[in-house]
Amino acid sequence: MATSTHPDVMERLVSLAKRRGFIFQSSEIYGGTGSVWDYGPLGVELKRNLKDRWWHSMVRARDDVEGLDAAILMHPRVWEASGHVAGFTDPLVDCRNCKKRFRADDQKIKGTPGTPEGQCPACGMKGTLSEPRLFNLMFRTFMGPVEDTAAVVYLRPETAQGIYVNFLNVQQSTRQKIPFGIAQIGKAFRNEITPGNFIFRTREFEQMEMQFFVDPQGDHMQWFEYWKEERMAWHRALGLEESRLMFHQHEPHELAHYARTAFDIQFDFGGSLGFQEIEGVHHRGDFDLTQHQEYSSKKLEYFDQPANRRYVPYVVETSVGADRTLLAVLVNAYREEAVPGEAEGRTVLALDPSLAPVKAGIFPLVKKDGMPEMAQRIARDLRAHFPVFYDESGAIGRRYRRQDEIGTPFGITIDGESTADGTVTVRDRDTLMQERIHADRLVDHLRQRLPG
RNA sequence: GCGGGAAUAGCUCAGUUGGUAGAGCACAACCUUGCCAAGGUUGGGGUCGCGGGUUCGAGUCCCGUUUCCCGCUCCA
Repeated sequence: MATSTHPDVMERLVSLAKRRGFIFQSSEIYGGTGSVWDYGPLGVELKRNLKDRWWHSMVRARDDVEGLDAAILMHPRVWEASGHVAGFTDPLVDCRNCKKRFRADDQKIKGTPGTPEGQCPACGMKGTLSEPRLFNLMFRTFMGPVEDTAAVVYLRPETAQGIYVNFLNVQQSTRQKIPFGIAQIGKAFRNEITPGNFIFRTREFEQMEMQFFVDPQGDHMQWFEYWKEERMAWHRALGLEESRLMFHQHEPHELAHYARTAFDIQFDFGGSLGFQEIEGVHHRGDFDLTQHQEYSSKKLEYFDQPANRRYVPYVVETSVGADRTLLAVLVNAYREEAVPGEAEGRTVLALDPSLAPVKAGIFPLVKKDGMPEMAQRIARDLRAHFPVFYDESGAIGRRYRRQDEIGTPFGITIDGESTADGTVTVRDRDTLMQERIHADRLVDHLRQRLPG
């Protein structure tokens, strides 16, 4: 079976996502709103399955990581401590000629920006500098019903800070000992300057983050390596092709203010996007906890009883974009295949079965002779165990293809033989092969083939 | 945010020098066939992104605006 990769996979994917109810543009009837997307009936299932996989592997399947769900709104001082307020509120000027951007108070700027005298320190042109503008990448709002600048709060630009400020709460309530981690899944908001590429860069997005607290005098670099490999393995287990995944180490000048060492896990989205970050594994040292100690005047130290030593732990962070990973999963799964003997091929999402929004399509071969009744009974029984979809409309081939397109791994067909002896056929999405089994064995049969 | 391009049905697109909207596919119902999307009949759906303007008349011309795409910039 020939597989073709189109250069405009992303475009086709956007179309498929909308047509079949995975992802819609936000507020579309009002002309759409920039870089915000809504997950439709299938999209919400896919995303939930993805988040469940992460939560299971990071929290439930281990005893050294605890879960948390911190609020989006936090005390504004949190963002002063984290460095976001300062970094996000410097007035900046642009040069219209060389396109460079500078801090408005940059000593090298001569003349006043926004006037003919303003001179670009990079290209030397006069009169090309814009007026100073605030590039505030945090969303700002007000706590309380009255707009009052004294009550400014921010929508969190990352979920990590909710973990840091709860570090001791979690540690003490769970009696965890270092090393241990805290994980959470939640929305974050950034006024990105250039959003785009579908759900790759959006202004409202969802992160799956884990902060692992380690001994600064101990094996923190080994833990960093451990989580690097662990996280890469997780992406591979989603079915993302090995050749499309790679590590990218941040150069010193790329490092964020908090980071000591940082690796991205990148996925090859193809087309003009190419390899892009879907997860960051960062060694944040003790930057964040130390900052919060300073700004809150509260000790955020851990007491190591056996060693009789008190310290602010180092942090190894794994931070994965739920939406980006979902996009990677879709791009990775999207295939247009030629089918022997057919002019038109088929479109199939070769999703990992554990991620598929619908696990099985249930089809009566024809709409008569008791087949719909039997098929509906089977659908009802299976629905107690898996999400399934019953469909009796149109030719059987068309119904298979409709399910292929949304990544349903199995098609169960009830034919003339079924009503006679109780057997049905189970068709495999990827191989198109069918096997005949007794309807009573369906739950066990599917369960075996649906890991996770 | 800056430059360039685009916007007509769920999707892909037609729409002539301005004369109050079409096709294919998709979708729904019914009939028929019956194991890999292509039978038949019928039907639903668009104030042509939005707002102004010119005109007797605007999908078509002009201005503004929003969104998307490409490049730059940015990306804690």
